[in-house]
Amino acid sequence: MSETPGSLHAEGHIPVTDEPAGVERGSGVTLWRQIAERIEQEIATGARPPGARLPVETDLAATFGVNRHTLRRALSYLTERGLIEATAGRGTFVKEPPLRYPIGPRTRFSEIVAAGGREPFGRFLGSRVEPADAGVARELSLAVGTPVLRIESSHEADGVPMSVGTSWFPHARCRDLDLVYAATGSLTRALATLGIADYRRRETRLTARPATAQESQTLSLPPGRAVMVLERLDAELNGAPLQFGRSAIAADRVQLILKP
Amino acid sequence: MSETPGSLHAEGHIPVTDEPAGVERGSGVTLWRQIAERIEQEIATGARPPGARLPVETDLAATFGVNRHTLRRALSYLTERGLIEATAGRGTFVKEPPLRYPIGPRTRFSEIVAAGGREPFGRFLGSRVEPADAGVARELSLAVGTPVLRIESSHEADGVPMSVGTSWFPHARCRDLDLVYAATGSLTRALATLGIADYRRRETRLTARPATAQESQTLSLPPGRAVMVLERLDAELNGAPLQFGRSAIAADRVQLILKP
DNA sequence: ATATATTTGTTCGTATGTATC
DNA sequence: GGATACATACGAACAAATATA
Repeated sequence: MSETPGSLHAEGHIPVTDEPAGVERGSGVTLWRQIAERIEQEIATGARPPGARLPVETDLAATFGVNRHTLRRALSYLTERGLIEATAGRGTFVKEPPLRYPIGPRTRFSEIVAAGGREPFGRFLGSRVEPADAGVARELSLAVGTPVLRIESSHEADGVPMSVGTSWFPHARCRDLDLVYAATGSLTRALATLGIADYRRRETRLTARPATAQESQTLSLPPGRAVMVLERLDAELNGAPLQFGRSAIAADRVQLILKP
Repeated sequence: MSETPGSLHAEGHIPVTDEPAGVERGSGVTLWRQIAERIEQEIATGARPPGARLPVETDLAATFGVNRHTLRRALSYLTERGLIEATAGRGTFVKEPPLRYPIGPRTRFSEIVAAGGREPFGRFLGSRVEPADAGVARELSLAVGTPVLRIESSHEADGVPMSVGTSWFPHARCRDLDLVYAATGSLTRALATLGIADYRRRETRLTARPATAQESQTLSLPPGRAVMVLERLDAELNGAPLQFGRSAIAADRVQLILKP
């Protein structure tokens, strides 16, 4: 609360230790949050333009008159929100603004739900085989650690990114699915080469959360915006789980329409 | 990297300090991440069920053999991911899984919550009669300026707020609906007194955004969290529009389930 | 209703590891 | 290799919120 334990100064008095950059101790707002808000404002006003390098942590901490830990907590918060980016040995930099697309009227995406997400998902971003973690294993009814094929992809409409997502497939059933998918850009066609001509949606779940820094980047979203998180579980006609997917949808740009 | 500054132990040797809970120093994986993954797995396997209280930070730090800061970094990561929730003075708890909320033509909040074994409650916040603006008029197929009854309400499950929202009803059809709703806390029951025994969902529209300050307040949400914005249009069985509503749903606590 | 203990949250201090230039 | 700068980790103290006697 006070600068030194045991010493209080009355309201309105000027404290002996001056507050060089406007951090107010004992104001009810934590120091790291005050610092984060201040830096965020400096970025917003253009005082710290995109690509600019921030002073080194020790210097910044000194200017704000706080410990380096306190400053780092503020930076960590801004990193989470995608406003800055730090690299060990290089420095901390203001990120390029991800906003590249005008916010227009929302795309109405009844298809996603109606068609059961069957349409090709769009741009292939990468794939790898990995052991199933607890969550994926449960969804696909596999034992934890069973190899699963993980595919990252994104979906665009008129060149504007709408969603990014990850899908997991049982690797035993879907070997080389990613190769065909990457080549054709169509999941349906890729599955067809595996002899899976048809499948059906088992469940669709929807929730939402603030976009991660990574998602802000890929979706060109201003930091702090919300994404809808759509989880889907598809099964083959015999009931065997085929695909578990989780997509982050830019909520700014998409409105899901559910018809009864 | 090593336990005590200056002391290194060769690969394969058993370090003097035993690693009680499996954290491996100098393995390339940071301690906090190892701890986070371990706790996450304990939650996933059910060893730490929803609602369970974690040991206090000092104890947890001791069991893992790390400093409290290191442990807190792990907990912070899990908090971000929504797996746990900490309150000063109370403790840290494994989060309850989100309320599964099926969306369909016959969605009834109270029935869904009750089916989940929880206690539903609709809180009446206020009401007034106002002329329909362009949006509401279009949704309810009324002329602009037609009197509509506007009801503000929130919904809770086991005392935890799940959503806040506004609904508009044609006033001619729903006179005094607000009084009965305020008294009973059940819209279904209030409508029944008007002779409307049943109604059906005509359309549901979904998007998401960060919660406003007001919503954070009403929903007891930390600032910056996401809410799902659900617009719904209900109609009587004869097709007459009955209710247009717009709700902000705490995305942390609710997962909408779209049945195939 | 009040005081006290418990538990998480914030802050400072210090040291060392590790990536980059 | 050396200097720089971020990353991780341990230690100590106190504040603030909550629970409890």
